[in-house]
Amino acid sequence: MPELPEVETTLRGISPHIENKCVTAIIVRQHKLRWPVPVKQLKEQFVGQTILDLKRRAKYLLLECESGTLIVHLGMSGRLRILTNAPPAQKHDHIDIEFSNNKILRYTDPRRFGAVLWMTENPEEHILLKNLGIEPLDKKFNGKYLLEKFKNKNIAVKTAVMDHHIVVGVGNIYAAESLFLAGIHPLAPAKSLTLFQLEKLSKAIKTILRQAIKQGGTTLKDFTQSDGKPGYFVNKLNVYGRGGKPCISCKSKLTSLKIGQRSTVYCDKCQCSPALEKPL
DNA sequence: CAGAATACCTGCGGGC
DNA sequence: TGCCCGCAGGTATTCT
Repeated sequence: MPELPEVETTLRGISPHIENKCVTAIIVRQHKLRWPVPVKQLKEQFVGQTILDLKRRAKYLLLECESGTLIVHLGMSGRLRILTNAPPAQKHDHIDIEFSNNKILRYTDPRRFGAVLWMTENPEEHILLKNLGIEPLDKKFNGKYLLEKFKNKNIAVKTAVMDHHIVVGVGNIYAAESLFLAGIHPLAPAKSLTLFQLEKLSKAIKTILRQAIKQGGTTLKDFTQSDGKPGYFVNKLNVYGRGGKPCISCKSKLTSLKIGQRSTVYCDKCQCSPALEKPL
């Protein structure tokens, strides 16, 4: 799935094509996504509207119109593309949104874990958005913030950084990469980490996410940028998907295990256990 | 309450 | 070649 960099890449890719453009039609071929697509409401309230602004909050894309906001989540396998001469819809091309400039925004999602919703009120108040934690690229996201949020958390730090009530947008790939960069063991209990380590971790998360955005995200299977090109950050992955292979830094064999049902790869040598780690 | 397990869905690769 | 299993970028909901 798209994590934050993939969603950001999608936002930047589609914005220039549809900002200030009018929605002329919507075709919903499959309404059973994570939640039912509100087809009737979209036809009545979204069609005919102009996209005034496009935003991202966590991994949600927000297409704001005067009458409301289209909320899109890509789930695990969703993607959005801009098409000019739209080829016939394939099996998993669930939704087409047509614009006044003849461009089509096509939503494709084989696993259907994504969502397309409509919110007439302030989208930040949507039930799915209002309890989300802060944005990782916000300057308020730092070591001090994590120290406060982690103080009673006994769970593995990897699980904790993936908890969107704490910080949004960090999924399985970037959690593993950030912990490697910060030299922190993914199984370390969140509350055991020092301010120094959490400062390092928050910086590592920002660094990794910024790099990934620059590379157009990470393409493993489904994800493509809105123009159909893959994301190139996949070439920069140091640990994710590299279990058993040599650490790029110390050459020792990377360990692979499950943490909270999610596969996790780390280097035993470079990501030391918190009890052993000392500030540099 | 925190934390763990489960659920949603399709497709693919590996092992037999 | 084909079947069965486990696995995949997420996260709300249900359980213990």
